[in-house]
Amino acid sequence: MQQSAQFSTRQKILGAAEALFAERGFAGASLRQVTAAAKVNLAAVNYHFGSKDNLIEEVFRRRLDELSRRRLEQLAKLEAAGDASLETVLDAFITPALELSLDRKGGSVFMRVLARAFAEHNSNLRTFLSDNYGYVLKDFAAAFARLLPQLDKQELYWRLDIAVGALTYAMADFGMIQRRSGESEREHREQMAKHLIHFTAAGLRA
Amino acid sequence: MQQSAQFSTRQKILGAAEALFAERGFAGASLRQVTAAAKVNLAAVNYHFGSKDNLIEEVFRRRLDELSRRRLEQLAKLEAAGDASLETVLDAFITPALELSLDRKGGSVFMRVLARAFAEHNSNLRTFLSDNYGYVLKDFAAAFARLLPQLDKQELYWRLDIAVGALTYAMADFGMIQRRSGESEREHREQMAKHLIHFTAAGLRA
DNA sequence: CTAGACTTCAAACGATTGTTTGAAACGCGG
DNA sequence: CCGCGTTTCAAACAATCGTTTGAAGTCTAG
Repeated sequence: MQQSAQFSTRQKILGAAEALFAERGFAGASLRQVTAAAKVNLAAVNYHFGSKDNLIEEVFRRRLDELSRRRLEQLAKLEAAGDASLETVLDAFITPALELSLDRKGGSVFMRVLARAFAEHNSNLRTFLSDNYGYVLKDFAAAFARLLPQLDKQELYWRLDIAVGALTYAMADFGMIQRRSGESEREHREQMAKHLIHFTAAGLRA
Repeated sequence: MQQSAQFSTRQKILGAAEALFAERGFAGASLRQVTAAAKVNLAAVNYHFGSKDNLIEEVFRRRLDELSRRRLEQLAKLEAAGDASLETVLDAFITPALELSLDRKGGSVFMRVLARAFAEHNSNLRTFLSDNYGYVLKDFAAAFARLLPQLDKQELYWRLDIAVGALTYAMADFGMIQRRSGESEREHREQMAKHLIHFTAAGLRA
């Protein structure tokens, strides 16, 4: 493990792949485009990751391990404090993603990559994500179930399904709302999170 | 397949392309896969559509022309009847898509193709859709603005943006909810539409 | 029945895809 | 300094990509 300039070859590839997957999709971004953007040799991908599919999985792993940890940590914290409400639980889910988005370069495009994964409906990717990170959604679903005891299981699942869609789409910034001039990226994202929590909480308890 | 005799080469290509674009994305589905599924010659795509990009646009045109017409027709009808509410306007938007989904083969996968288009954030595709069908969203936004006069423009746009995301993802059936055994596709879709309207209306007026 | 336009076909085009190769370059403990 | 494991490199692999070609087939108007 050697740092060449500032980032290792591995990290450079992961960063470039993340950006290009967000922009052109997994099939649309070639390894030659990725390695050119990362300024590394083409063969480096197969040397460090084995295959393009493994690279894709690693792009997710790099972000989702910590994102999942932080989300569950936030959730546990407010349940320990007896502070759980629809708004605070939604906040526990959204804020870690928001902070990731505001992290140094790459964080914001990752949410777009994640939304792409949802569109890859039949792929191994869904299985990979479900197998490795499904427990996060499960824990949050359980928290919502406790907060909405009047809803039967089916009703709850419908609403959570819709909520996940709204969150995924919004966090990927797929919508038409542009950042206003004179508004920082941070302010824009925080506005979005605020509206997202408000909207989704209302939808869940409707 | 008897369809081979019933549908023109053009229609067979459009149907196969729609299904494969839904499953593998625009870059992920090759023309050879499309023409093999359609059981037509490879060169037929370029003969009838000129290029893959034109084929993609035509896949949208075939469905969106009528879908847009029906949506605006429903909207106009209930405004003429003085029946406009958040629920009825949402219904005017959703029901035509629901009927399309329940149409004979192809309709249901098209909503998934449409959601894919949202993920193609930088592509010409977004421009094509916005230029040709943006007026539909504009008209619906105006209707919602009338129904939510207490919201300022910014606030309204945030909520509509989130609502569009929820609708797009749900109609594409990207979620985890599966059709229950003993439940028909129609029943499943109608349940979804019902919950979608309820959820989104609550979020909009929250 | 024939002429001419429309459609289909197999084959090939150059470009690009993911992956593999073997040698060169590198970093570091001895 | 040497030797050895790790990493990078240019080059090439077969496969597949979107597109084009010109001939063969199909259809209909006159």
